[in-house]
Formats: sequence, structure tokens, C-alpha cells
Amino acid sequence: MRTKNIEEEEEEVEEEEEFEEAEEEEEEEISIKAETPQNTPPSIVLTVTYDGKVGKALVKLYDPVNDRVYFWYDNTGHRPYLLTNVKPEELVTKFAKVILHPGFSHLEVVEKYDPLNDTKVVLTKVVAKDPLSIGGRADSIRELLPKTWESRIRYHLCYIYDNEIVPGMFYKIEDGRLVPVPIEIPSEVEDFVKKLYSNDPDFLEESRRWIPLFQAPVPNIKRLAVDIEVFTPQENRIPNPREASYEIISIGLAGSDGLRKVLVLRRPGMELKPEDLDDLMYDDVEVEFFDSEYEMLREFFTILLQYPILITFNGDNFDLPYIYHRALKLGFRKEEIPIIIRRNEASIPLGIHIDLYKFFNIRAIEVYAFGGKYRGMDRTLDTIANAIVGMSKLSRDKTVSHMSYVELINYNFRDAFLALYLTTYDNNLVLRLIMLMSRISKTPPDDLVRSQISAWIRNMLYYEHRRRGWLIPDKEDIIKIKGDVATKAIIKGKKYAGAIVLDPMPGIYPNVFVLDFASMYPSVIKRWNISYETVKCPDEKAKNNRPIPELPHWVCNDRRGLTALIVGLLRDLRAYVYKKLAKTAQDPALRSYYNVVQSALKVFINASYGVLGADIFPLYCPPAAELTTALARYVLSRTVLKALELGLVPIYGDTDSLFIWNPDENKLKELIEWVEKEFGIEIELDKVYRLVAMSGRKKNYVGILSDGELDIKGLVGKKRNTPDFAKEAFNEVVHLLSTIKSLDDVNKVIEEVRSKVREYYKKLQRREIPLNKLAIRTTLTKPLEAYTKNTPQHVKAALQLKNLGYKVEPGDVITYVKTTGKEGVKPIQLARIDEVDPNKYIEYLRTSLEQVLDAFGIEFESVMGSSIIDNYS
DNA sequence: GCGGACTGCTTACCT
DNA sequence: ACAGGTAAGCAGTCCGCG
Repeated sequence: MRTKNIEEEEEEVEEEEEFEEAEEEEEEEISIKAETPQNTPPSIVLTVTYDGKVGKALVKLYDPVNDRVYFWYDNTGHRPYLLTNVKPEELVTKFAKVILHPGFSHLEVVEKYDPLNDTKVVLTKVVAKDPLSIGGRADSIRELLPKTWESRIRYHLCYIYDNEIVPGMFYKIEDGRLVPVPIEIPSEVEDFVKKLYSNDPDFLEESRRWIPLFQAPVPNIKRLAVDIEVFTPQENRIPNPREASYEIISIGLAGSDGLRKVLVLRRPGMELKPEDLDDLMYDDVEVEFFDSEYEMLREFFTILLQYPILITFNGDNFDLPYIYHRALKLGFRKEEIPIIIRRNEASIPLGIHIDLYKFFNIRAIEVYAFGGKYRGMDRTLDTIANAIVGMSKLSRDKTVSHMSYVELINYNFRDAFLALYLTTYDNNLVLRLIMLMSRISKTPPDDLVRSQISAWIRNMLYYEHRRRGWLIPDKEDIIKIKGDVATKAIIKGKKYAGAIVLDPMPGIYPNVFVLDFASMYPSVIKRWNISYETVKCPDEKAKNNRPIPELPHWVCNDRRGLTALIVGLLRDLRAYVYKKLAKTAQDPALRSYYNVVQSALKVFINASYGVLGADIFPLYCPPAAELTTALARYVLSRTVLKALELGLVPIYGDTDSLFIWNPDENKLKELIEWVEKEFGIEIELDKVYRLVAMSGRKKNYVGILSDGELDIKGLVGKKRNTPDFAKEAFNEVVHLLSTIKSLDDVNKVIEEVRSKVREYYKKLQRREIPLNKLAIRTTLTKPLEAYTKNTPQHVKAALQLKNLGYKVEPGDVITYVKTTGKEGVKPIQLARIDEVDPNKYIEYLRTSLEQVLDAFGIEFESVMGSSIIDNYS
């Protein structure tokens, strides 16, 4: 009998192995091909892949002017390889298995710069005939050698790095060669950068390579959004796409070229009267009926082949595998189906497939590109479209199987349209964002939408290593050489100390100025030259160069840190060039484009520090991350001291912000200038609050901006899992308190608050508040059986649901109420209003209101007191 | 056997 | 599946107490 712990450990190991496997090259076998001309007009690189049949890297290009896809196959003889420190002669004698490997091609000797050890190294390059001979199989060459470098890089990415191909940029085929198309740089940009970096040739040179990526336009690439509806005999059962047992009853198609079409399967017993068509929601949608599903799919394949980009919502795991397997069942041969199915993704032979479900699930996209607009919601097309473009799916009261033709057509087309619209709204914002991020990260768009930010930044930096002839270090070597961290995190289980949060004084403060260190961590990284190779570098001389005495880490100043250079450059270009151009460019269309550029840059800048401290990141370097946060703490605390010295009154600060109460504006200016001079990083006035109510708790305040807008931070009344009634009470009280204009109002307003609270109290006691307003909504983050340490309330409720046959999975939001019963909770589906425990909800009322009342120095009890007496009198 | 003090787990938030 | 810091609620444990 095995113990739980061993099982858990084994599970973890299995997960890691899966992750590794996913990194391996999956060879694409392409049977439907585009033309391969010797010369083409400027075309955009859609993706780079490895064509297993041809045995070569393949670049897929799209020519937006002539609406054509071109294939360019490698003709430089580039092959997959790895690097090893085993000498060629030793390979022959001691590692003959490598030479005898069926995939072995030849050996080369290469010289590289090893940034970790700051030395030149001579290594053996083992070249293979195909990617799987390098790695990915149990007997790959990688497994035969004691030590290898760069052997885990997927071949198509390796090809991109070596040939300096930037996905999403313009290239043309010229006499069979793939050449970049020069991009014109506006003189205002050129001049500005020249001035900015007049004393910094490294940055100036690097900026020249990057600016074209941002100046090249993103064309409105033709694309087709697809959504299918499948007959389902049972309600609430999603058909299995591998089995594809049921008919595809319709296919919704929406193209950026104006195509609006639904293919519909005629089914027995279903009639369509001509007048029914009057109920079509969209009169310009073309409807085509088919007697055979086979013919319908054939028509679909014909249309699909006319588009370089396919857009779906969850097409990787549902629509495309379903269509594929259904087509096989109906008698199509593999080569006739223009869909390629892999383990976790689906692609198309001529172009690329973008699964928006995957894209919107990328954390960095959710947080930095969309400002958390759909945070904490479920990730359906309906919620995401609603949150981002304010459009919903059509509501339905029956399954698609029970819909009339017209209902089906309306429903199906809307879904396809929504998927397309998510890429076209706001001047193709999402398409532009994807393409720009592909350029920055050197990640093909189809990879980009399926990977997290750590993979993007990895690709970005690997590319820079190769371009410079640097050896890409082995992750274990970085950890071995850089050693341990020197600080302790406050939070148990974290690796090193992070940000500093100042203790706020409770109270009401009029006229509060909020200063903000603009992208604090990236600025610190640039200013102190932080990079995995510069922090704790091997150079003895550098050991005296410790940026802060409290930390033993030193930094090399002789050579420019790669991370410092790239992150610093991206930060500068965003702050000084593209944020400005987004406001000042003459042409509104250009302003909108520059705004996407600055958003794309923001995603990378904001995540650049985080990856340094993330152990899944291949250039993971804890001391570098630790030094970054330590310097940020140092900068903020020194700034507080200086503010006090100047007679300013800092009342709060968190990580990179400083709240100053009613400052003398000259002193404030002096502080800002001091910071820039002292640290060489910028601090700016972020906002001015007419009034701030500090509850006395950290990360917890209400501010009123000059336009009257409320900034509510961290308060319980705002949290997603707070019952609606408590949120309402909170909002009403905040609103009442915000009407206080002068001291004279205070008593009157407090009296209003008192009666408001009393009203809620009575309603709770009389059970007049409906169940849905009492419901607590908590996310289940793990499978039920993984809650081994204790059983939180939402898990108790989820268990009750499970016992009744409901399916409960991680990510589900459990909605429950607190009851007087034994368990103390009931899922809302099972609860009655008379079972709820009013006392528990009075506690909710208390906490959510206390946080705001504290700021006004009002005791919750003093507000409640009379109401309790009322109740019993 | 019960309640208060305490610790640890869990979730949602802030920067 | 980019980081650490904070608030809050609850589960579970320990300890004292005739």
C-alpha cells in the first residue's frame, strides 16, 4: 500500500515529463501545399515550421496585396543540431553511438561566447538529419551524450534564431532567397532615439534593430472564423471530438473579407417554410443547405483553403478535431482534409490557426493587455465577448439539436461572427497585438497564442543569444553558479523577499498626490545592469560592486547585461516613443496603431522581472530577481526619507507608489528631481485624489479622483466572493460618505449611514433578502480530492453537489449560502431561504462596512447599536 | 467537554 | 504555467479548566 505522499510526488514527476514532451518537435506532414515561387512581392511571415515529409524548415508567407500564400523551403542546408563539450575525436572513439545514429549527419567545431563564465568556448556541433534525432525519442543523440547545450530548442525556433527571421514581419522571395523588406523609419522617431541614446552606443545600435518591428504596419490579414454545431442526443453532454459520433448539423462562417455564411445539414422530419427565413437575424447571411454531411464538409474545406488565417474559439480541442474525425468517418481520405490534428492543437496546411480560447487564457494577456476585464469569470465565448466588446452569444432555451433551422442559423452565425469580431474590433486590435508580440518575441503567432509569457521571453532572449554568437546556458548551470538567495520571503514557501508596503495611517485625507515609479522593476533592471550573467559574475573585480550593502550580490559593470539591455530598451521605446506617438501622431489610424505597439511592449516589460524569479523559465536566476526587488525596496524607502526631510507627508506606499498628503507643489517637484538625480530612474505624478479614505490596512483604501470617480482598492465590499447584498450595502455607504463635503455634513451623513445599515440588518433578520443576493461565489482551484488539509466551505458545498451527480471541476465557481444546518453551508441549488443563517451574514455586513467606516473613525457597533435595540424592543 | 488562542490553509486581492 | 505581500474567513489543534 502506498502512502499519499508518494502518490503526490509521483504525480508531480509525471506532470514534469509531460511538460518536457510538449517541448519536443512535432513534425508536420503537409500534403496540401501552396505555391513556391522564386520571386514574390512583400509578404508577411505567418509561421515557420518543419515539414517532415520534405525534411526541411518551411516558412509560410502571406501576400496581402495579391491575397496569396507562398511556401518557402529552406535552401541553405540548415539542419537540426546540438552542442557538446565532447571533442570530435572523442565522439568517434568513446561515443561511436552518436556517429552511428541513423539520424547523424556530420560534426562541426564552433566557437561561442559563454556569458555565464565570461569566456570563449570551443564546442562540437553535432548536426542531424532531422529534429527527432536530436531529441524527443528515447534513443535521440541528446540522450547519448553526458552534456549538451541547446538540444531542447524546438527546431523551427532554432531555424528562426539562426536565420534571424522575425515572424510577423515582411519578407520577399528574391531569386529563391528569403530577404527582409526594408522598413521606412519616420525621421521624428530616428531623431528622437539618436538624441535619447547619444551617450549610449549599445542602446542606439540595438534600437535600430528593434524599431522596424514597431514601424512595420500589420495588414488586415484575411481570416475566416469558424464554429460548428453538433447534434447531441443528450442534453448537457459535450460530444467527444475523437469519436465524432454525431452529425455536424451546421457550420457558421464569418470572414474578414465580408463572407457571412452558414452551411446547414438538411435533416429528416425538419421542414423549412419559405416564410421562416423572415426570422433570420442577419438578412445578409447566405445559407446553403446540404442533403449530405459529406458534401457539406467538402464545401467547408473548399472555403477553408481560401484563407491564410483560421480563427476559432476552442477549435484546438473541439471544432477542428471534431470535423477531422467526422470527415474520416464519412469517408474522406487523410490527405483530403485540410486540417492537421496534434495532441493539443489543430492547424491548417496553408496558413495558421488561432484559437482565441487559448489566447484569452494567457495570463499576461488577461492582466496586461486587457487590464483584467474578464478576470475571475469563466472563459466562454459569451463572457469574453461580453467583457471585451460588449456583445453576447444568442441566448437559447433549448439545445442546438432541438432548434429549428432558422434558430440554428442565427445561433451558429452569431458564434462565428463573435470569434471574428474579437479579432477585428477596434481596428483589428487583437490581430495587431498578436502580430506585434510575435515580432517582439520571435515566436510565430500560432505558437504565441498557445504559450505563456515565459516562453515568449525565452524565445526573445534565445534569439538575441544566437544573434550575438552567445552560448545559450544550461538552466542547471545558472543555478549552480549563481547559488542561493540571501533574503527570506515573508510568505511561507516563497523564495526571496519581494516588495515593501508602507503602513498606512487610518483617516480621511484631502488632496492626496500619488507618485509612481514608472515601471519600477524594469527601470531597476536597466539602471543596475541586472541580468543572469552580470549578477554574481565570475569577475573578481566586480565583487566590490555591490549596489546595496545589505545584500551580498555584486554586479558586473564592464559588460552590458543582456536582460538589462533588452528590457531597458523596450521600456524606453514604450515610455518615450510609442506612448507619446499614440497621443501625438497626426493620423488617427496611426495613433491607434501606436497604441497597440505600446500595449504589446507593456506585456513584455511587465513580465520581465517575474520570469527571472520563475523556476519554469530557462534563464531563471533567483539572485537577479532578488537584487531587483531589494533595489526597489531601497529606492522606495530612501524616497520616503527624502520626502520627510523635505517636510512632505507620505501617508502610504506600495512597491512603487508613494501617497503624499496635501504637498507643497514646489517640494514635490524637488522630490521628483531628487529621485531622478539620485537613482537615475523616473518618478512621476500618477494621480491626484480629492480625498482618500485609509482604513489603516495595507492594500486597502478608497480614493476619490478629481472627476469624482471612485478608486476602491482591496476592500471586501469589492471582492468577487462577497455576497451581493454586502456589496450593495458597501456601495451605498461609500456613496453616502462620498457626499461629505465639509465637517458640517458629517453628523447628517453618519445618521444616513446608520439608517441604511439598520435597514439591511432588519431585512436580513426578516429573511427578506433573496438567496441569490446572499450567495457566496468561490472558485474551486483544485480537484475536490486534493483538499486534504482541511475542507473549506465552498468545498463542502461542492461535495454536496457532487453527491447529487453534478460534475465539479477545478475552475468552477461554487455558489453557496450559509445555513443554520449541520454543515453550515448549502449550494444555492439546494438551499431554501428559511435555512439561511442571518447572523453569519451580519458578520459579512460588518467586515465590508468596517473597512470604510474605520477611515471615518466611525465604530460599526455605534451604527448598529440602536438597530439591535429596535429589533428587540 | 468547551472555549479561546493559535497556526495553517485557502481565496482574492494589490503592485 | 511571470513575482512576492496583505486581508480575511475558516478548519483544525492545543491548552487550560475542578
